[in-house]
This record gives sequence, structure tokens and C-alpha cells, in this order.
Amino acid sequence: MLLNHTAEYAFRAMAILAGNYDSGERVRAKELAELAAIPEHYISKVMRHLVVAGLVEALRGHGGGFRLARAPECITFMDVLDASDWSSEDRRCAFGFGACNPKNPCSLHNAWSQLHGCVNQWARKTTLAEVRSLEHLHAELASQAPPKE
Amino acid sequence: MLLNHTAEYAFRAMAILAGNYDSGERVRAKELAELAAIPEHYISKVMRHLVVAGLVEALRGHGGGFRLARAPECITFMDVLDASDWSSEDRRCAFGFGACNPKNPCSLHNAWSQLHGCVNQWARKTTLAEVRSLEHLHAELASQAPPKE
DNA sequence: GAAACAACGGATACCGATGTCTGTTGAAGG
DNA sequence: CCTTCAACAGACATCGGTATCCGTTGTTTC
Repeated sequence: MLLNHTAEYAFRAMAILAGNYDSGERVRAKELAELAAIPEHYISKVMRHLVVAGLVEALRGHGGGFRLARAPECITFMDVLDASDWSSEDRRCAFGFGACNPKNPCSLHNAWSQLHGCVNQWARKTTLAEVRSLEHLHAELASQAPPKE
Repeated sequence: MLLNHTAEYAFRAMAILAGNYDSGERVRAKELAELAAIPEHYISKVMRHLVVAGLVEALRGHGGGFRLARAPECITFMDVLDASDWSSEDRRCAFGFGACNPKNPCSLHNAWSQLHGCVNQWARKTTLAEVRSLEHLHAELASQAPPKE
């Protein structure tokens, strides 16, 4: 399993929070659920992991809600994956063989490693800053006359 | 969901069949299940998809079993994924927004596309030939005096 | 300090993917 | 033919991720 539903929810929530980072305001769970299209009663579970991992600050009570704990530039998608109890499975053999390793590879080892390497590289190099910049781009595109095609 | 359990089973089974391709022999479901570490009663479901997709030849009765329908070089991992009722989700928005597209992207669109592009590229360029060659490598390594480290 | 607010946390329910079982169909051997 | 073998096909069971519910804890406001 390379990516599950919960991880995708986490990405969405973080993307919303990243877009809201500059304002400094907190976003309530209910709002966040709506904006990120996450089931309202499930979001607390998703957010919990992100809070425990230190990626998100939570505040209870009046005026409470969620906010990124640090700048979007400093949060990679890998951070989010790690927070969502997702293990990269880098070292797991595609056949489930315990003895599989680079020196004694199973027949799928090479192809498998390439795939995971590729995904991991993406997750490590991509930060929430890219998400935010896209929102800016989006806003700009909407306000400008869109270039043809 | 980027990759499910069934798809992994399919990879394993195909890897075994690829390793057996040169011999021209068929592999029975029971053997295949054991070699590929697939639940014995589940394998028929997995193989069925591969047969219907034309990647594998099945023969019933005495001396029957499974065999690749064409050379490993001509079967990509993408073929296997397609066979396993896996949709690449290339065009699905990360937020599930219907209106999301390159001209009107959601905030995750870019990062999401990169990930899927990366996985798809891997699946398209990797063939079962690479799997087989690794098996050869493995056998060679075992028969030779292993180099230090 | 009482009331409203909102995250926390566990118990439980649900559902789809996975796994199991059983009988059927088709092919080969004698 | 008849028997044996092995894939096929569908019905059914199980399990884990997902989703829901509800009471609790902590914070702010008045």
C-alpha cells in the first residue's frame, strides 16, 4: 500500500492550512472539514496525528482551531506522511521475504526499490510552500485575462 | 490510493512467471501461490484479471497452469496495473473537485500531478525483463564467490 | 463561575477489499 | 468413455481502514 485515504486527507488539510498561514488565523475543525472535503466526524482523527507530530498547533475553546506550527517552506510532504502513521516501506520486501536485501535481493527488489525511491524523493523535496504558491497562481490567473489555451 | 494489495500480488505472480518464461513450462496455481506468497484460494481471482487482459495464458486440466502470453520484455508494470482494475487516477483531483484541471487547478494539483507522473513513468518504463535479469543476477551471485561487502 | 465554544479521546458501526469455500467446466490420459 | 487434473466462477466470511457518535477536557467570554 503506497498511499491511503487518511494520508490524502492529511495532505488536503495541510494544503488548506498552508494557504491560510499568512493570515495567522486559526481554522476550526468544522470549516477545515468542509474546505478540505473531509468527513466532518473523521477530521479530528486526522488532525490529531498532525498535532502530535508537531506539524500543526491546536487551540481549544473560543477562537480556537488549527494552524501550521511552522512555515510551509519547512514542512515537506514526507513530514505529513510520517505523521500519518505511514511507514515508507522502503525496506520491506515486495514478496514479504525476510531475507531480502540489496545483497540477496528477491526478483522484484530492484523494480520495487526504484518505485519507492521515486515516491520518497518526491515526498522529501516537495514542501507545502509549493501548494501555497499555486494558490497564489490560481488567484492571479483568475484576476488576469487568461492566456489562450 | 496509489497501489493496493491485489496489485502487489499481481506483480509477484508475474515476476515468478517471468522467471519461468524461458523454460516454456506452465505453473500451476497452487505452486504459484506458494512461490509468490499469495493466499492459495485468492490467487484465482488475481490470475483471472491477468488472463482476461491477455498478459497470461491459462490452460485447464492435466498439465495445465499459467504462462506468460508474451515475452517479459513486452510486458510493462503498467500493463499489470491496468489488468488489475487499477485506474491511474491521473486525472482525479486530489480534493475530489470536479472542476480541477491544469487551467483551473486546486492547490494540490501540481504536487499531486508530479507524484502520479513519477509513478506512471516508472510503471511504463519498467518491464518484466528487469525482473528476470535480476533473478539471473541472483543466481550468478550465489554461484560465484561473493565480492567483499 | 457559568455558559458557550471547540479540540480531545475512546467506543462503536460500517463498508469495501481481502480471503475462503464449494461446485462447475474444460482438458488430457488411459 | 471414464477418471483425474486444474482453472473457472460465484457465494459467503472476515478483517482493517474508514466513518460516526458522544461524552470529556480545556479555553475564552461575559
